[in-house]
Amino acid sequence: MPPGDVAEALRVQEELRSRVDLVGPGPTAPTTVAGLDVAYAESGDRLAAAVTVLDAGTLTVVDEAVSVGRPAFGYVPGLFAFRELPALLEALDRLTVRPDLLVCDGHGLAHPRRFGLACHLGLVTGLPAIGVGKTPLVGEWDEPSPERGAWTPLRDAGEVVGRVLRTRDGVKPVFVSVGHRMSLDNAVDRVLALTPSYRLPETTRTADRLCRRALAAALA
DNA sequence: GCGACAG
DNA sequence: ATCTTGTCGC
Repeated sequence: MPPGDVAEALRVQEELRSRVDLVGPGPTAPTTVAGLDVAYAESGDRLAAAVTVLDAGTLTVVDEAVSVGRPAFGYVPGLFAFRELPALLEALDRLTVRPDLLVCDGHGLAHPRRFGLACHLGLVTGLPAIGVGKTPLVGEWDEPSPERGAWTPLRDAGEVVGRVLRTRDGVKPVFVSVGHRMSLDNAVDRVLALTPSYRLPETTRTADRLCRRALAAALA
């Protein structure tokens, strides 16, 4: 059951944050990696969540699932997870394959209270998880060198909460942070392995296409 | 008080 | 997130 208001949501984050595993190095050679994303109807009252599971070696889709529903919470930066979590969890439940790693569209530790969507999703499922954001939520950083693989630390309130990583030469970097049971070094390695051709991980791209398709089909 | 603010 | 035209480049 989603929080009824902001105060309750904050209490839930405060309660769960301590249970996140920030030690586990996570799988160095995962067999399968899942991508999660959500698409919204322009009216804003309907959404479609999708999960795609890719073979980590070939980056081809081996399983996928969707869930159409309503946002479970208003859009409040920092409480974003409560909005998409129910639909994402339902889609995850519908998978046939249990992925070795979750790649979330949003942040993990790079969050005001160190408990972004990737942490929440990882904790609830018990799976290793990382967050890959397209834009920052918190922190300061220096611009990484223009070549793929270059990165700089993302710092907030005196601590390193993630990395600003260049996944393609000369293209805007992404924000990588740990979600659950993953080290930052491994998270960056996994993201680079998932970005042989584009700025965003293949997992995110396939999930993005799937949730858009599912939403269009649901609205038709 | 003011500006910023994942998707 | 979503709404949007053209444009530059491979």
